[in-house]
Amino acid sequence: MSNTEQLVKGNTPMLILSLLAEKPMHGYAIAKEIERRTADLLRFREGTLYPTLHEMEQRGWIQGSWETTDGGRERKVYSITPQGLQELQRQQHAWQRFRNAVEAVIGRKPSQSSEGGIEPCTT
Amino acid sequence: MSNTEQLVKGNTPMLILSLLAEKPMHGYAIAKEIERRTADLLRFREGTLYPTLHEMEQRGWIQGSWETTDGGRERKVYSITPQGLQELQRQQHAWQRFRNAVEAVIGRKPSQSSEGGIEPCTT
DNA sequence: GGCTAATACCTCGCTTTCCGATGTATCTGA
DNA sequence: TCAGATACATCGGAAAGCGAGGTATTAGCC
Repeated sequence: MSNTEQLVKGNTPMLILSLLAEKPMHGYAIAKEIERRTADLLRFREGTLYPTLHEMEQRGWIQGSWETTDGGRERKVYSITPQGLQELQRQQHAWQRFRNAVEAVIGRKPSQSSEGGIEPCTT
Repeated sequence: MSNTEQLVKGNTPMLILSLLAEKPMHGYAIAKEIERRTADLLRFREGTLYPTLHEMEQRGWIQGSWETTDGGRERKVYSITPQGLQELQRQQHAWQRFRNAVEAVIGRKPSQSSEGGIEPCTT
């Protein structure tokens, strides 16, 4: 299967990588930040989030280290690795290609011209 | 589960509805048209396409009728129904919300750097 | 006539993905 | 003391997608 198709369902890692590219975060904070930025539209359930984080660490995209807060609570803070940054770029390009492909089919022109976009052939 | 999450994986119907909103088509032609418009980036496999068409017909979004070509080959031509048109609108709105949500997370506008910019912590 | 490739439909069963449910443990504020 | 938030984790079932297989016709080639 091509990567692009995989993207459709597998964009959880891309979103996580995007956040970690800004600053290191722990799992719970990642979930909350996603909800905050998308006004609860996107949401990472725990059953998805933690297994995904583990897999991403296995792949070498992120690196986790246990820390203890002042309160004494333990948490695992993840940082993005150089490979993770590379992967992020790759996935973001794939996302753009996918988005453009969808919009080529549904025939919707990118009204926000902030990214000098595809010139739709207006019929 | 909210509709928006479902969209990620379930956008096959939206793409089909979009094409049928333009003109009636049969299954094989739908698959070819998707490939053409997206330069082979998106592709409907037969194992996905036909079951999806059947389900959409069941739901009343599309309506199929058997036709015979000059050559004598039979094919089932689908048209979009009024309910299908409504559903298309609903799904396209959901797609836009989803797209905006993703881009709110991955921060595709490099102009606004939230906290001192996207500075990858090189370990 | 025999062969391949394209057109055109269909279903079965496997794999992958996702997530609800559940469990553990700590801290905070009422 | 007790509810609710924080914070981690796993398991098993459900759903989506698709490869593989099947049927049948037409077109082009030698």
